[in-house]
Amino acid sequence: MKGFTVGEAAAQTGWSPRMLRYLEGAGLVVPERSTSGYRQYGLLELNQLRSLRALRERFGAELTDVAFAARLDREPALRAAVETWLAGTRLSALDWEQRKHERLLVA
Amino acid sequence: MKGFTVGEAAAQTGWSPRMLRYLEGAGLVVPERSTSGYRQYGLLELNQLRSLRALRERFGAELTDVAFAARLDREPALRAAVETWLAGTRLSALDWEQRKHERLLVA
DNA sequence: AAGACCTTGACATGCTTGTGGTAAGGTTGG
DNA sequence: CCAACCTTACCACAAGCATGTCAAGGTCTT
Repeated sequence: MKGFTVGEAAAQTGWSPRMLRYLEGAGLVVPERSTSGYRQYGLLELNQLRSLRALRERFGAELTDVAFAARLDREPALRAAVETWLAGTRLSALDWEQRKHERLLVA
Repeated sequence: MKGFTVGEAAAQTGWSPRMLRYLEGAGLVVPERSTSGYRQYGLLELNQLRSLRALRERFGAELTDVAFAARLDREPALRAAVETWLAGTRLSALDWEQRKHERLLVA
């Protein structure tokens, strides 16, 4: 039996076994499986679990947010669409006088 | 009265006035205000509203996801933390044999 | 001055997320 | 072979999200 079982991985990362299964379902941390179906967490997965934990505790990131970040990394079309929206956000930071020519945006 | 009122902006973007107020509260699209307190949507904001709509319809992005993308854009520390997690995701795509040296990740 | 619009605030609601249990059954290691 | 673990599949439930609607009052245009 290579790797750590779900209980061992849980003990080492501060998650509950229940949540580790949930995270797998959400596609966030997906371990290999043994022939008999046991989850096998490797050092890589333990690392992912710890950094995921840090993201929630230190930045208040929800799991869906992190999943979305992964999509941004893998789907160029999605990244492009978000980039378009962000352009507007950045311009909004400018004051009204500086935006006199926003008409250009509609073209 | 410069700009469009909330009702006009709603009519032009397919959102309800209620949602436009909600989006402002969520910090996603924040219009200027007239002296008497009316929201004033400019062409820039209409554009943001339309691209936000596209993000939901074409990519199934939730509002919280988009808000998170904005944070990623503005908070370098958050971006770095996500980047760390993503590194694990990318490695997971490799097969087990290729990961023999994952031990390095713990150092 | 009136009608149509706007403001905030509250209440309601259906859906999703995150989390815990519990039950019935398979695997493993001493 | 037995205890301690694992598997899936459910039920439950608090909290949050996305919306709608309604009320009491202010503003704008004609």
